[in-house]
Amino acid sequence: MLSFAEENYLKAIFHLSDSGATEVSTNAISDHMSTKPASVSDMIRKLDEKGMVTYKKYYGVNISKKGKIMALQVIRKHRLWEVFLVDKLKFNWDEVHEVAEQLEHIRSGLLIQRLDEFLDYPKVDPHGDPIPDENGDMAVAKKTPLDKVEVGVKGKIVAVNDEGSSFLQYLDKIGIYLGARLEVTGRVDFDGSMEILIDNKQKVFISREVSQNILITD
Amino acid sequence: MLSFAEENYLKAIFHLSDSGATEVSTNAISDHMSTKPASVSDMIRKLDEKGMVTYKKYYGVNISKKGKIMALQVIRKHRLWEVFLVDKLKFNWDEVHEVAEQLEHIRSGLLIQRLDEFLDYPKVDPHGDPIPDENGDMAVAKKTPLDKVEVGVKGKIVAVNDEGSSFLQYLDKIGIYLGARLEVTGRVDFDGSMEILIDNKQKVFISREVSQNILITD
DNA sequence: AAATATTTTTAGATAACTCTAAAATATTTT
DNA sequence: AAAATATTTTAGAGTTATCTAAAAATATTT
Repeated sequence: MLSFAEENYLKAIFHLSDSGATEVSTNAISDHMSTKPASVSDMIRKLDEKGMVTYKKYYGVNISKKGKIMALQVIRKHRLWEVFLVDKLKFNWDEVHEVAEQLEHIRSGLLIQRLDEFLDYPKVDPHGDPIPDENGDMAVAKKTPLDKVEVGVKGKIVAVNDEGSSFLQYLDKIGIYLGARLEVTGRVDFDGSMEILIDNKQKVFISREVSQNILITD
Repeated sequence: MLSFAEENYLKAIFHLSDSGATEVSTNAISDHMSTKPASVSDMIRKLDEKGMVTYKKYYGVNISKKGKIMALQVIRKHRLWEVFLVDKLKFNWDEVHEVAEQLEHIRSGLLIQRLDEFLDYPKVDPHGDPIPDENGDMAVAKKTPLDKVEVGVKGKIVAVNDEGSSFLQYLDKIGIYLGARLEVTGRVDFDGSMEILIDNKQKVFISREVSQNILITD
C-alpha cells in the first residue's frame, strides 16, 4: 500500500511522462511538486524498490505498468470527486482542485464504486479531463490547443490545461466555459494573441498563454 | 492547525471525558486508540502546549474549550459523512465508520457547509448520534440504555453505542434498526439478559452486553 | 506503614518525509 | 578537449508520530 506522498509522486511522474518524453527528470518532478530535488531522489529510489518506477541514476525515471495503474486510480478518484463537488455540492470549477487533492487519497473501493454510480458514471471532470474507469482505461478524445488553430476555424471548448483558480476565474469573467462554441476570428502573428467569438455572441481577445491552455475539438 | 493524529487524540479525549469523569487517564486514551501509553504522554504534552488540553503529570487530562471546539468540528464532519454514505451512496450502517474516519480529516469549510446543505441539515447520524452544528451545539436527547429499563416498558430505538460492524450486523440479523418500536417483555435477573418484542412482531432474546449498547427513548 | 502492584513518564530508537550543503555526474560553452 | 555551468545524488540533520525498556510516581494490599 502506498502512502499519500508516494501517491502524489506517482501522479506527478505519470502526468509528466504523459505530456512529453517517457523519461522524467528529477528537476521536472521537483518543479511540478514544489519539493527539492534531493527529496525527489530519495523518493524515486523508494518507488523503484517498490516496482512503481524504473530509475537509473542521473538518467531519469520511467513509470512502470504497476505505477501507472496506481496513478490512474488516484486520478480516477480525483476527477470523480471533482464531479461530485461541482454537480452535487455546487462548487465552481475553480474551487474544486485543492479539496479533490485531499479526497483522492481516501481508501475505499466501495466508496469510489458507489460514488461513480451516484454520479451516473461521468466520462469527464469539470475541466474536461477524462475519468479513467476501474481498469484505468479512458476515452482519449483528440483535443487541439487553441493556439495551434487557424483563423476561421470553429470548434467547441472541451477542456482546459490549467486548473489554477486565477486562470479559471479569468475564463469565467470573459465568458468562456466548457462546451462553449467558438470561432477564431483573428490572430496576431507577432505575439500569438487571438480574437475569438464565443457562442456567436461575445468577441474576446486572449493572449497566447491563455490560448495554449484552452482545448477544443473541431 | 492540527495534524490528523492530533485530531484523533482530541476526539478520543473528548469522547472519554464526555462519558464519565472530566479527568481522562493516559491508559484510557491508549486503550481507546490502540497506541502505547508512552505515545499518549508525548502527544498530550504537545496538545497542552497548543492549549487544546490542560495536563498535569500523573493526574490526567482535561480538554480545554479550544480543544472541545476542535473535537466537535471533527465529530461533525465524521457524522455528516456517515449520513452521506448511507443516504446517498447506499452504504449499510455497519460499513460507514472506517471510511468516515478518513473523510473526517478533509479540510474545507465550504465542503462541509455544502455537504450539510446537500444532506438537508441532518440532526443525527446513521447510529443515532447527534450531529453538532457549525458552533458545536447539538441536541442532546435523553436516551436510556436498554439494560436500565424495566419489564413492560415500551420505547423507540434511537441510537447504538457501538459502531463496530460485527455488532451492527448482529442487530440487522435479529431485526433491530434505528426507529424500531420495542417493548421489554422479559428479563433474567441472573445474567441481565432480556426478551424484547420489536414492532409488535418479532420476539428476540438479547444478552446484557447487547442491551447496554442499545439506546431508547420512552 | 511497608511491600507490592499499577500507572505514567522519560530516554532512546525507528520510520517516513522533508530540508540544506556538499559531492558527483552530465551538459554546454569556449 | 578543457573549463564552466547545470543537474542530480549523497550525507547529515530536523520534524512528527510511533515504539520498547527502564525509571519514577501513585495506588493498593497486607
